[in-house]
Amino acid sequence: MNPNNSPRVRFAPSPTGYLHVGGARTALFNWLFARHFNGTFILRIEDTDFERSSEAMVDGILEGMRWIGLNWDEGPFFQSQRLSLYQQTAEKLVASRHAYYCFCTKEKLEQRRAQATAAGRPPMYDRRCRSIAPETAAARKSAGEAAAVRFSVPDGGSTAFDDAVFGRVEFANAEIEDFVLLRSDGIPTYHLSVVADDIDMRLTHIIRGADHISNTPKQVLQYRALGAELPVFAHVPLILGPDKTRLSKRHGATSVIAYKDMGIVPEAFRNFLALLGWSPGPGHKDREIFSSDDLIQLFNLDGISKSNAVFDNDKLAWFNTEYIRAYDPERLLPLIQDEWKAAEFTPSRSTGEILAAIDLLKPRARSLKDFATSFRAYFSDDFEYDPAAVTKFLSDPALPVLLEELAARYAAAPEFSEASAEQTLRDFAAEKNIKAGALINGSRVALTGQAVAPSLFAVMAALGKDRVVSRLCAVSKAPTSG
RNA sequence: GGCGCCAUGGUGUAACUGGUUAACACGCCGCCCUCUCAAGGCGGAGAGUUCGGGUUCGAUCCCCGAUGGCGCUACCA
Repeated sequence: MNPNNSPRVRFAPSPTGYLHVGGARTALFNWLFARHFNGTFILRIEDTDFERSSEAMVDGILEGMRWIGLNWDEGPFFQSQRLSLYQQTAEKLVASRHAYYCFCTKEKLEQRRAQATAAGRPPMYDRRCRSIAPETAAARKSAGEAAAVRFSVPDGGSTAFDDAVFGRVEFANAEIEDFVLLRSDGIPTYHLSVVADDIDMRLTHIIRGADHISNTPKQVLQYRALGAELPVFAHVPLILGPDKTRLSKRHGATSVIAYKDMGIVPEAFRNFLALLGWSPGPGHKDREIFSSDDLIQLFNLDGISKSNAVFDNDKLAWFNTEYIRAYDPERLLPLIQDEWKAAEFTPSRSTGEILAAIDLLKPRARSLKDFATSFRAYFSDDFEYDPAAVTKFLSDPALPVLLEELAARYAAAPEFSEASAEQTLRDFAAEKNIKAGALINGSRVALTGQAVAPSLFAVMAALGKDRVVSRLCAVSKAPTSG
């Protein structure tokens, strides 16, 4: 409504890795917040660490964002292309005496740090360059001496901020070192670039991981020195692995794209992620399934919890089955087609047959992958028999003959429907004095290659008479003992 | 080590400003269905809210301490 009041938020990943689960959740929260309040969601790439950043990672992050369905309104902006803003900001801070040139070399600093730790002293910068007269420093600098710019942290007192999630957080200034704003090569550190950009981009709310809480006072100090209005900080608890340590590669998949590759429905992933560290409140405690629109409508900062959350693969898997089941076959089809493409599988059925088969199979699907693996027999004649299934239900030597005979019945039958197929089979079983179950289970494996499938007669109807007949006969011709 | 943050079943969360048999979901276990099951239906176990003090008629909820976990502690972000 009022453009001046609408919030502006951002997701600011650094392209030193793919989009991981934690980053994705941060992005999601920002996106939900922006959408809920009709605000602006900005994507900013923090690539000021040239050593570790790469373009490929940027692409990976964008791909991840798109997969979860998080569209941004502005950007992506690249900090590497905004260097002059940071340099100007640093100069401004130096000019106002809030920052100073530091001529200590990286090697020297490391050395002193090592000494300090060895001596049991806190390894903070000793501020020695702070006492160099500004004129002297400027002269040395213009003479060509390499200099970093450090922020001049106030001597006493403390710096506090009111976090929307954690409440008031306070740090003694004595605990904050004179951090580097601008490296000696003119590239800004994170501390400077975030603040300069957040101010420049007129961000109103900073929603980010709780690992930034300790950095926040350094930023608050800069806002004040720059005379800028403080945004609202909202720190989000971290996502941990099952062993409650920080989620990392060693916990398995941590890249968002890995979940796509596992056959997860993007909306299921989003739903799962939204509920990690956030809850819609007591009015919705009996509900777990929330569409994107639901989430947008319900999302607010108050629902964010303070404690870290453990990533539970089982629960994600459950969300996935729920979404697959709830989606119409038409909606599932493009997702499944992606799987087929990835598996280099080409279905040989009409769209109508495909859609019907998807509808039949989806209650039993654990992931989209199933449609390209264990469900292949429904979409093509190019499929394999699961050895375990063959052993379990097709090992009786009498079966192949019986199934062939049954096939003949089907071939000769005037009609072929779910009901008639069942009738034919049961009559046949009674006639032969064998248990219908044995025939049904054997047929299931013969028709689908799997021990698990929907109701056999529904499967038969989906496959059609001709395929049922030929697959039933194929058992005796090509014994597929596993 | 210093500083900061957090703490409800195995996991994610709920419990209005202190008063509930501490709720829901995932997972787990069992039973049913019977043509399979990773499907469906039904049921069950599992926390007295990390521990110890305090305030209060009464604490999951407020205060203090302990313990544990996590984060930060770079010319990384």
